[in-house]
Amino acid sequence: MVRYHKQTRILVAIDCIIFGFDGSELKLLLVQRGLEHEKGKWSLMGGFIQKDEDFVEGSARILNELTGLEGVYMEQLYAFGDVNRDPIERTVSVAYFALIDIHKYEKQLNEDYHAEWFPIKDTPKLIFDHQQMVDMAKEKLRYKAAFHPILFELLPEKFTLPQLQSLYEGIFDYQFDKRNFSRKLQSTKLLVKQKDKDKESSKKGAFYYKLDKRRYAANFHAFLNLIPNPGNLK
Amino acid sequence: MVRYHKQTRILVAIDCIIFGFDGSELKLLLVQRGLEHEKGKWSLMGGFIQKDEDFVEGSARILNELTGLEGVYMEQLYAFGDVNRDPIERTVSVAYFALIDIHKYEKQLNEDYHAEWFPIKDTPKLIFDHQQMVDMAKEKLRYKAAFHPILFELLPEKFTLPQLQSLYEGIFDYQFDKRNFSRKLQSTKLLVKQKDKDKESSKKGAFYYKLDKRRYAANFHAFLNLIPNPGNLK
DNA sequence: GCAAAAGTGTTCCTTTTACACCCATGG
DNA sequence: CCATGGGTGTAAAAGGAACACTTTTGC
Repeated sequence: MVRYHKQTRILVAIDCIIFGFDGSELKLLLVQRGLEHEKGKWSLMGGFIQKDEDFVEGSARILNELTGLEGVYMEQLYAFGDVNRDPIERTVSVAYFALIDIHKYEKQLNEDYHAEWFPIKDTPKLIFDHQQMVDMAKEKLRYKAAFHPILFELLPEKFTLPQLQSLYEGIFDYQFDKRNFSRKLQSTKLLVKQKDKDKESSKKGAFYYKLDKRRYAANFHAFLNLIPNPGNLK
Repeated sequence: MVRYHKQTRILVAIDCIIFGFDGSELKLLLVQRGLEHEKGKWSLMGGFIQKDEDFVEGSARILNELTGLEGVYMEQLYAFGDVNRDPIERTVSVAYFALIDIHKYEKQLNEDYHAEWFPIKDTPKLIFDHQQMVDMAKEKLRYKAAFHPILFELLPEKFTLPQLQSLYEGIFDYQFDKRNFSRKLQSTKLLVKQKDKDKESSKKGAFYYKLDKRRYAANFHAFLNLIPNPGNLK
């Protein structure tokens, strides 16, 4: 087989930044590293890309190993290539972020993987450049969520407006006016009001909504103004 | 030295999508491939990442080899990892896009590299997945240019409003109203009107403008509404 | 003096914001 | 009956879009 000569071949890893929302705050799924070096330290879920595996397959495999989930929203974040980012051996990492409905992740894989959800604002020290990856993922999530209806990926099938609003508020770290928020989200026509209410979090109860799946698919890339004063973003 | 065992090491390349603007249309810089396979076919400028080189150094090196330029705007676009994207040997490619003032690129390196500018709407067939890279870069450029003052990187130090407008019109493939365009761009406060005019392209002449560099640096990440109807973007 | 491109103002409409009260219910 | 959180409307302001005429000057 013909090959390129005299070129350096490098390990290529995939690391996954896995976000979840528990109904009140944004969380990050971390694992305790099993590999020899830095064993026991907290890290993102990752692994080396295999011989016959592309990035989509690789990231899905890694997510599935940890959570058992399939068909989850994943998006490439960035490729990290600093020469010494892994002190053992040079490794390029392609980072993906995933948004999952935290309630679908019920498996007790903690035993196998020592995985744990951490509030995004209170995460342990991470190995290598993983904190940088998390920071970049948070920023990208904010940016994207400001204009695209992406955060629904974090919610269960049925959700209430107050839940949706606390999700946005958690991510943008800002309190929105509930009248304006409701009007804005309703105007996307993505929400279908249900007949039943969530009575968990209040006496009056809040109506459930579902996504209009057709419209959602059509508008996923559409450009909506979902938060006030987007001019303050970067 | 400790290493990870039994893992696949892969070639990692960097490919550069180099955009330029000649005053009337957007162009792409391509080279004729020098490597054995597909020799003579048009391709993006690229190369393998070196042993002690990170992505920033690598992309700058590659751009510099082709154009002689330094200090150019470059941004990581995406990492491409399909197993068979390079038929010779599996190669992961990290694509960067660059925006350059076409007039600064005066070197006749065509002899060395067989490089040539092509109108973005009329490019030759490219090797591997390079067309996909170009398409993605165009889309990202559009998206970014709609909200961030990024296109100035394509212009010379002094430019006129009509030039700026044709740049935007070329990229968005749409005619803007010059009154609204002028007002919108002026309202960014990024432009400093000069006393002299460009008399090349009209009898009356159009005033030159320069960037307010302080404000530009401060607003580079700021969020501006630079084009009409951004809701049509994706 | 005319053709060609530059430059500039106003009006209308849509969108965004700020803001406060009533409703339903469980205890 | 009252405390708690859910739900809704309006008015004022700002921003965006549509639109046409005057200016300059080289030929």
